[in-house]
Amino acid sequence: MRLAETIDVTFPDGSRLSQPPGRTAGELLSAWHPEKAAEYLAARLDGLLIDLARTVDRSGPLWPVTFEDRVGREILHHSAAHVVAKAVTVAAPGSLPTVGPGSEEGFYYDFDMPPITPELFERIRSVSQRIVSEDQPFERREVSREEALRLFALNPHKRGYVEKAAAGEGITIYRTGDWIDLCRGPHVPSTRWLAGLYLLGFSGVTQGGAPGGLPLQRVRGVAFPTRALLEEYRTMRREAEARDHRILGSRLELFHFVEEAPGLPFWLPRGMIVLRELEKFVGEHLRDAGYSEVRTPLLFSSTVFETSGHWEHFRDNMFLTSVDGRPYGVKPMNCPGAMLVFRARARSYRELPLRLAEWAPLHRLEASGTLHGLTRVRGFTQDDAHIFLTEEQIETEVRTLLRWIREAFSTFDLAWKLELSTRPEKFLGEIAQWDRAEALLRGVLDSSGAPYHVNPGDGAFYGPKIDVYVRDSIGRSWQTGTIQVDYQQPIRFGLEYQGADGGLHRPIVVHRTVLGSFERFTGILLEHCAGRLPPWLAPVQVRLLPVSERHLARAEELAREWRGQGIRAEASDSATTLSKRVRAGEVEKVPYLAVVGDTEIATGQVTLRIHGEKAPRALAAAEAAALLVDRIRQRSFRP
RNA sequence: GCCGCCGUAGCUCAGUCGGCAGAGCGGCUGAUUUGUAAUCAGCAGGUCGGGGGUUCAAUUCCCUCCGGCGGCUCCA
Repeated sequence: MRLAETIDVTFPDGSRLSQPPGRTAGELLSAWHPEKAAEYLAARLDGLLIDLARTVDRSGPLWPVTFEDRVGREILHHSAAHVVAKAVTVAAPGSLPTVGPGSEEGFYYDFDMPPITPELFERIRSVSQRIVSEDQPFERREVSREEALRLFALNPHKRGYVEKAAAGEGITIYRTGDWIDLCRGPHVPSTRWLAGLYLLGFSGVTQGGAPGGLPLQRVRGVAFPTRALLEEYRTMRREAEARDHRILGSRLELFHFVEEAPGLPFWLPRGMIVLRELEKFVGEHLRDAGYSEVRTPLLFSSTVFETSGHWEHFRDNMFLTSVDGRPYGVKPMNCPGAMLVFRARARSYRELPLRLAEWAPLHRLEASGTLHGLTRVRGFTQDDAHIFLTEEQIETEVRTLLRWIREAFSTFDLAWKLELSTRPEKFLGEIAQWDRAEALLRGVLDSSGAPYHVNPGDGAFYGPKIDVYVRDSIGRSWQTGTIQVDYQQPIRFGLEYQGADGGLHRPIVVHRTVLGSFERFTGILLEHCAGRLPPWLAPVQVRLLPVSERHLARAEELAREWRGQGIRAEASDSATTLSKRVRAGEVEKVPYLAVVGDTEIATGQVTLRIHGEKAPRALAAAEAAALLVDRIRQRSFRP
């Protein structure tokens, strides 16, 4: 026995501690910073995640894991999943827990059990709370395979996981009170650390997500180390609900849906103004960047989609019909039309890059359960274009696109990031070609300085792509634009151009959108700005409010005058109190309200109430108009 | 599409343990002419999502279809 041996650990700040063996990670970390002991969720010893209660049996760097860390959140959420598993087995005896992972965002646990009812869900909630308040420790134990099989004798799912575990892999279990779960860990020390546990909901899922899989019941939730953090989260959620674009859209009369056309939006007059302004915004860029526009048919014979590959790969998502007894499909994407335009006559290298924009309505038969307001619809229009070019031209083109993406999203005050998706397992074409394209995209991304991360193997089967994700103001991430390098469509459609060498060559196609679809983008934008659209997009930019009937003529005169200057201005009547009309303007989120009364008429001013500013400003009428014209032309995000 | 939940006026929601369907907001009309987030009064508006069943009687109970919501899967 070597009693004299000591353990040397190094903390993140470089300080060291030598102790005789037998101390736990928690004890050592508490010795380092006792005041922070309550924040420690787990520890990292020499890179390995361990419970705080584990004995530190060797020297090395010892770091605390807290809720501030990604992995800390994961651990906390995973521990919360255990609590819920226990709660479910208490509330619904006989339920068989299967898997319950935690992530940075939250956790879920899937159970093999009859469907959960709202009443049962409430019981699960209250049992979970009770377990948290009972401060039950998470106790780790290593067990033999045989013991594990015996412990989970009643749960075939857990037995299955034990049997699947690799031969050399140690099997560990965690005990929480009288509840035992198979788990690698680590976990927080006890359920007290889950003070901010909150169940979000329940739903049916299928095992493995497979369509015919075993039906399971999922309970989802989030957890925070304190009640205060949970309250903060719930406040954010409530705010998110108030920003729901589906509600804002109908309240502001921008768009709506009818039962007879699920997933197919109606753009109402006010919404059309927003849509047309967005189109104008993108259109100006396309003109400057050397694009030309085409419009191709909405429907094609199936033979076109056979050529493009959609018939084989996408038919289930297409609206199909028949014409003269032959199968036709409504186009789900613009690319086939663009290919046919390119192929319509002989092409020269002098035409490349040939940039063909098309903003055609597209239809995809999305599964009914996935429809969601404007962000997931069956009929939409992309700010789409196809660029026919040579491999040498890709780099410059992508660079220009990234610059435009940066400019576009900053106009909308949206934070964005990029993802590079590389060659998937199932791909068409040559590896060398893929490698070249990937290296090229990577190079452009690196030199652009734009933040991005790589999704290995997530590219389309025809080529690598860069996707644009935007984050709205409450932290949700949405895919919008995409830049896809495509080698396959030109082959399928037999596209050729005559090169400077006199020979025929095959172009490459870059598919690209920036806003993505106007529909989804509008939805995102509405949520981002909570319905307070920037002045240049607002359906009504300014409303003139006469204080009383005798000021009505002046309000109408100014409204007329300002409309002449390109401002969307209107005058209210004077049938209700000014207060009420101010309130209506606020509720309708009109960015500028201009009050006209005796004082203003005497001085030739208006009192301009600018959304977001506390004090109204008294301005000469012409000055107010100039201010609006300027903000609108600048496409300023805020009024 | 799958699992669960939901569907009452334009909107937000009461209500009916099976017996003539309600409010607020909004709309319309009238009075009021208003100084920065809701003036007062009156009126109109519903086959209680569609269809079928049980019942003397169904908005209420049952079945089914449609749509919505939350997940799953998928994606602009």
